[in-house]
This record gives sequence, C-alpha cells and structure tokens, in this order.
Amino acid sequence: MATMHDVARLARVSVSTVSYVLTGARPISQATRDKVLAAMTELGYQPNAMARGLASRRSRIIGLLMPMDERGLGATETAFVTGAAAAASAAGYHLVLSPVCDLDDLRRLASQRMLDGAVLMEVQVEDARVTALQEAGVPLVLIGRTGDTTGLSYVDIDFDQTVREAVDHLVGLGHRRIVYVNHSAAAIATGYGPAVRTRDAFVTAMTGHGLEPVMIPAQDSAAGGRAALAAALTEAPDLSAVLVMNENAIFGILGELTNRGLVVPHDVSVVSMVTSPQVAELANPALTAMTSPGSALGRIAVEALLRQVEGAESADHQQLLPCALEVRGSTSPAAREAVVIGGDHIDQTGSGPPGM
Amino acid sequence: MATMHDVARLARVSVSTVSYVLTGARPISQATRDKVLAAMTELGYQPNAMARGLASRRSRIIGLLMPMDERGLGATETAFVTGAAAAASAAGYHLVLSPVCDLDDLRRLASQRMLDGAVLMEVQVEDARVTALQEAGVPLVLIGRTGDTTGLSYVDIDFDQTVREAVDHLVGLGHRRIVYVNHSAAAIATGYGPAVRTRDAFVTAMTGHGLEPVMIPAQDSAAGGRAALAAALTEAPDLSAVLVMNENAIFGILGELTNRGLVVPHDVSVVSMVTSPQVAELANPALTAMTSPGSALGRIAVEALLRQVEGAESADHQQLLPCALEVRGSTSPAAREAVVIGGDHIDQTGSGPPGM
DNA sequence: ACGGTTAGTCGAAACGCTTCGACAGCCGAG
DNA sequence: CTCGGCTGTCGAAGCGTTTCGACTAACCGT
Repeated sequence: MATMHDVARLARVSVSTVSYVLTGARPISQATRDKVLAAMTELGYQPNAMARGLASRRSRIIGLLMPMDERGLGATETAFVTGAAAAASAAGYHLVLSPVCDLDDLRRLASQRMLDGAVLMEVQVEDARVTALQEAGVPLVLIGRTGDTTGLSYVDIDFDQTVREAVDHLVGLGHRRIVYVNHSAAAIATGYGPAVRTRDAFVTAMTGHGLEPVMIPAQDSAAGGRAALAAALTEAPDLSAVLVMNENAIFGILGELTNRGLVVPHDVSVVSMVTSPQVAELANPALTAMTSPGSALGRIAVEALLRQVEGAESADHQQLLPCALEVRGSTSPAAREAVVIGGDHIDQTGSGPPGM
Repeated sequence: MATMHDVARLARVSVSTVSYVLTGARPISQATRDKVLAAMTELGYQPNAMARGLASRRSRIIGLLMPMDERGLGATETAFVTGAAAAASAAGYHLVLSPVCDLDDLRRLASQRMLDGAVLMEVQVEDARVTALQEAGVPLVLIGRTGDTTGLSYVDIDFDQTVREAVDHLVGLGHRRIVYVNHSAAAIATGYGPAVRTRDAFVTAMTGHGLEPVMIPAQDSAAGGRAALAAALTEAPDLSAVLVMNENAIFGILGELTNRGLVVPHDVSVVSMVTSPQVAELANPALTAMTSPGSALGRIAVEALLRQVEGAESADHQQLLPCALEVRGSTSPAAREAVVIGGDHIDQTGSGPPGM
C-alpha cells in the first residue's frame, strides 16, 4: 500500500506538498500538481483514513443513527437514508448507519472521536441520545423534533400542512364524516411527535371546515388496525372516509373494511399519511397517500450537518417539509351526498355538534 | 479530552503500560492495573479510535454492505442487521452499515483501510463487489452465494430444505395441485440465487411426491402478484395452494384471490417463503410462512468474519440455515378432497397429468 | 531601489496510540 | 551457582497524515 512518502519521492517533492495537493490547504503550481497527481495514479495511491483522521482530528465520517426495531425500515426511511448517503458522498464524507440503540455504545462511539457529526432518526420527544451526543460535543441534526428544540438543528415533516391537505382533499370530494386513525394511545400519551402533531392538526383542519374531528388510536399492527376500524364504525357509523397515520395498521384497516363488506373507495375512502408510493401500491386498490419527502429530508439534514461540522454555520437549522398528495384508487367522491338527498340510513347518533 | 499520556502521568506509569492494560498484549500486575484503571475513570479517558487504528493498522470496524433499493428493508433484513450488530458489539467491534452501491465508493472505502472486514448482503451470482473487495484485501463473508464459492466464506438460507418443508406441509394437508410463485423471469434468468435454488428445490420436492411442479414468475410488486395469480389460475385452474417466494408480490396475490371471490384458506391455501412474522401478520388471515433465521444469519456471519480478521481461521466458513415453518391462518386442509367427492364446480380444463 | 505581499515549496513537529527491544528481578532446572 | 526463561515495566520508534513556521523568488506600488 503506497503512502504519501512514496508519492512524494516519485514526484520529487516533499510530503507536505503532496498533502497540499490533496487538501488544497495551500496553493500549488499547476506543474507540481500534475507531477504529484501522476505519481498518485501510477502508484494507485489511496490516503490512509486513520492517519488522516488522527492528524486532522476529523474522521470525515458522519453517523446516521437509526434505532432498528423488528419492524424493519419502510421505503420512507430507506429513501431518507439514500438521500443522506448521496449528500454525504457528494461532500466527500462517508455516511455510516449505526443501528446502536444502546446508549453506552453510542457514547463510546461519540467520545472516541470516530464521528464528525450525527443525524438522528426517530427522535423521541425526550431523547437521551440527544443529550448524550451533545455532552460528547458531537454536532447534531435531528429528523423529527424533541420537545424543546432550542439550540438544536432539525428537519421534520410539516405535519400541519400535510394533514390540512389530506383533509382538504377528502372534504373537496364531499366527505363530511372523516375519522382519523392515529398511532396508539400510548404513543400519543408519551408525546410521540408525529402522533401528537397530526392529532392537533387534524382537529384544527376539521373544525376549520366546520366538521367534528373523530379520532381513534391504533396499535402499530394489522390487528390494531382492525380493532381501530371497528371502534371507528362504532363511534361514527356514518363515516365515509378514513385518514390513517399508521403504516402498520393500514392493512388491518383495509382487511376489516373488506370483512364488513365495505368497498374502498365506493363505501369508504382511505387516505394514508406519510406513506411511500411502494407501500401505497401494495394495497388493492392502491392507496391515495401523502408521500413523505424522504430523500429530500435526508439530503437537507446532511447538508445542514456538514455546514455545522465545517464551522460555516453556527445558527440552528430548523426546517419543515410537507408531504405531497398523491391520488390513487382509494379515494372517490362521497357516495354519502347522494344518500343524504335520497335516503335516511345514516345513523346520526353519538356525534357532537359540528364546529366545536 | 484526556489522552494516554495523561492517564500514565496520573498513574505514575509509562504510556506503554497503560496501553498494555488496555489491550492485554502483555501481562501487567494487578496493582499497576488497578492504578491505571483508577486514573482512567478519574479522567474519563476514552481511547482515540483514529490513533489506535493508525498504530495498530486495525480499525475495529466491520462493514455491512447492503444495497438499498427503494423498496426498503424488510423485517427479515432488519433482524439480520441487528443480529450482526449484536455479535460485533459483543466482540468489541463496531458494525457500520454502508448503503454504498457505487463500486468506486466501495473500493475507496476498502482501500483507505477503514474496514477490517466486510459482510456482503444481497449477493448476486456474479457480484462485482466481491472481486473489488478481494482485490483490496478485505476479509469477506457473504450472505447468499456467488456462482463460484471456492475460496469464499458464506452463510445462506438452506433453500432446499425450506422448500421441501413448505411443500411437505401443503401435501400433508392434502393439497395436490400447488403452484409456485417465484421472482421475476428476469431475476431467474440472471441467476438470482434464491430464485434459482428454490425453483430447483420445488421441482425436486414436487416430483418426489409424484406431483407436477407448476411455476409462475412474478414481478416484485403487487401488480406482479396479481398478474401471477391470474396466470396461475389459467395454467392450473384446479390449484388449491400457492407457495410464494416473493414478499413484494404476496399482497397482490392475496388481493387478486379476493377479487376473484376465492377465500383464503378455504378455497386456496397460501404459504409465503422466507418471510418475517411481522409481514406475515399484515395479511388477513395471517400468513403461514417459512420464517427466515435472520438474526442467526447475521450473528454467524459476523462471528465467522471476525475469526478470519483475527487470523484465527484460514479455512472458509460455508454454512446453510433452514427457515422455520410457522403455521398461521392461511393454510388449511384441502377442500378439494371433499369437493372432488361431492361436487363438480372445479374447472379441470388445462391441467396436465399429475406426476409428470 | 525598497519594504511589503503573495505564490510556492520544504522540513519538522505534532496527532495518540501500539509494539518492539531492553532490562531488572526472580524462579526453578541443571 | 548459573543459565535460561518467565513476569512486569520502560523508553523509543514508528503508524501516515496535517499543519505550522520558515524560506525563496517574484511582483507590487512608490
């Protein structure tokens, strides 16, 4: 394995000159640069990452910390990762994904000066990783938000706007009775950001239309989805549309609809939030969904982090990106309107006054 | 940030002694060791990974190279990753996941001496990454197999046994007309290992039971699944069971069965191969599946790699693990038997003679 | 003609660790 | 006893970079 010394000797220059050619830290004449470059290719020289890291105190590695539960990574998270990796690679950094969940592991990784910076996925409202990394002095960008974001950089989905667009889409199709299926009650109680924010946004959006916001929590599983749909039909038997913020429950919901003889979208329209096209296409009919800006989130997070790492930016980077509405086969105009005119089989019991 | 010098000074020993305490490369008296350890905790000392790597020519990092397509990681791959990470962590190594797909990127990573070894996921029959890493002199363990495995270490699923068990399960339930839905024809043609191996195993298993092996390729998508099921019903209208080796097509298959009024498992039994419990539970009814030994695969691969890295093992490690049959709601005894006795609504046209 | 920049290069000192050779003391075998 | 071989410790030489200070030569405005 060739070293800088070998290159320098072959090019008949000093080692530091070779280094300057590589890093551009000082000007080098074109003639010298060419000689050095030629020597490098002749020797197949590759700088030693460890030596470089030791001398420069920068590893040129940024970590993408993603807790991996059994569920696996959805297409959304994957897009995020590839976006981040591309951005890092473009800037000459390596992006390593670390599945560390163990806090000690993380602390070790950080204090061994192995990471120039870190992007945190799946941030909780109270996230011990954040303080651990801050204490270790590792620059940080979050995907999602902690409760208190002062002094932190983050990129997150604009849940407000996303929910509003989804509701507008359904209302525009004539739906009035829309049920929101969220994550589990436990997740909401512990303050899981997306669950809480979308809940609030749903209430705002619905009341803005003069409609009652009916909301049902659901476990993150097919069974949870089935139970949630049953609960939804109990609470709002006249529902004509379901807005789902739970990628794991959605198939259960669809299955239960089918079981009950309800046809999507004829009887019930379904919109899935923060869903990837791939998952949306798995359903039959394919789901109308709010597609998350996965790869853009990843790219932006890494770019912000690198600015911070390279000292170019001291201010916090805080940014929200909306999801895009993609209409597929699971939504259609509300059959309800016609029914309201001609029929009476709508059970209005149990619904509060609209506009509350 | 404290260095070894600080620790040595505080403990009144030499730097090398501190190093020996840390690495155990030479014996150190208990008294000295205690002094050093005390100094370390007092200073909150953490070794600098870069310096250590430079001096020892070992990064204590192993890479898990996983191409990330848009589809994301299933629960199977995730289990694999966590298994591998746990094994690495237990051995004092860091496992970094690299989404690099670009060969130059990979070569750079390898020749910068940043990786002590690598585990390759999603190995193709002809995989350029293998030769690239071999040329860079990076120890290697594959998940899956290349066409020619001489001189290579790998861990893979025992497709033969897995298919045999699945077929036995169905045959044991009285099914005679079983269709195998594989990956796409293109994947098979390019020699994608799992597709080819399961195909061959299916033929063997079926003919061993005196049954005709009917096989249908499917694109890796819901639409592909629907098309495949349609094709299957054309080719074998009397089918009573479907064996699916395509996690992405399975929902399309189930959807198309429903569309055609066929009820699972009453009319058609479905077994999904190499599927995680999580995905199996998404379906309604939950899928009987051959569950892949994900985390064991990961652990074994890393352990084999580390033995190779640490020079303890020169011989290749080649090992196959079977998937476990988990019976859920998508399989039941063949209704066919009863029907054949009492009814006649089976369209027998187009089916070849059994046992060919 | 003169100090003051600037471009281009060099040598050497870090960076924080591992590891080798050396050596002192001590034990048991010959 | 004496020699070879352990045990425990030290000092110093790397590992392959970056980076700092210094130096030369050319170039600027005056």
